[in-house]
Amino acid sequence: MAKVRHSRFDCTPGCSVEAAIALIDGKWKAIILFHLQSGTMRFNEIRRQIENVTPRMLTNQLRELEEDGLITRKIYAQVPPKVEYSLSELGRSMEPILMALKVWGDANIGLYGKPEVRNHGAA
Amino acid sequence: MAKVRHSRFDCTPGCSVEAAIALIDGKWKAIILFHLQSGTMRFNEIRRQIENVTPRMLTNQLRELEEDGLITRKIYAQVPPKVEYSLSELGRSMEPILMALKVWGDANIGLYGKPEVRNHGAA
DNA sequence: CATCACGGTATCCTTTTTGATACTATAGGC
DNA sequence: GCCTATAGTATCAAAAAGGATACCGTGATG
Repeated sequence: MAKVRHSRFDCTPGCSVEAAIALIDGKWKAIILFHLQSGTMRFNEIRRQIENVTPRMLTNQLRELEEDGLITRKIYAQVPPKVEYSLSELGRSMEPILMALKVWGDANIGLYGKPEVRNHGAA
Repeated sequence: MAKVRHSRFDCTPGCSVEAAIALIDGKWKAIILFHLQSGTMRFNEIRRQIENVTPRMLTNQLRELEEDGLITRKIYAQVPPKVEYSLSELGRSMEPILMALKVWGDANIGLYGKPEVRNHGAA
């Protein structure tokens, strides 16, 4: 993630794959991006959508996404504060990824987590 | 990852997205899957492809992928040992995701890591 | 008998990541 | 003057994840 987690950008083939996940890697990033696909959202609005994300983590993830250029933060000089988050051009370009993830998830997660194919004994 | 990292399978919309990344989240998982797309590979073969992955981590990631049903491990009763890893049906079904990641990565990572759009000052 | 290859393990330690909780500023409303 | 809402911060602590290093069994080879 914005840090160093996946940092092999020195690229054996497959590197670009890593580079890409590096950006959506973080406990809440992908969902944040996913939700922002439906439009601009305010901080607490996102918070309510995701629920059980602490403000600390939400801020943290949003800032990293912003640093990575995937989202845009628009601050209104008001009180109480108003801050809007939206996907940047680059963020919007990740749609295929988010879609692929969603499609796969919808198709393979049996609503209980973990993909289906677990009929081979191991817990 | 095979653990608990992304565990919100109780699903607000977007959950399936999380569920999906949960499986490829892990420092080496996506690249492993990516490499396995070109066919069966032995342990040290993968190790050589990825390089600078320690055997500990490689084993670890492979086991988690196996637990999640994405890859298959075939052990030959020989000495020296021979173990082959390959994508399972489920693993193969992730191709669109890996592809989307790769395409995006190839298009947006300027070979130095980090997507392009960083002309706004921050390092 | 010593060495090599293969596919790992075992241990220990550091770094990252996440969580819990409490707290802040400020304008407007009552 | 007090309370409310928004968008955060600050601090501390716990838990994961990852890295470094050394070691294992064994059959074939020299």
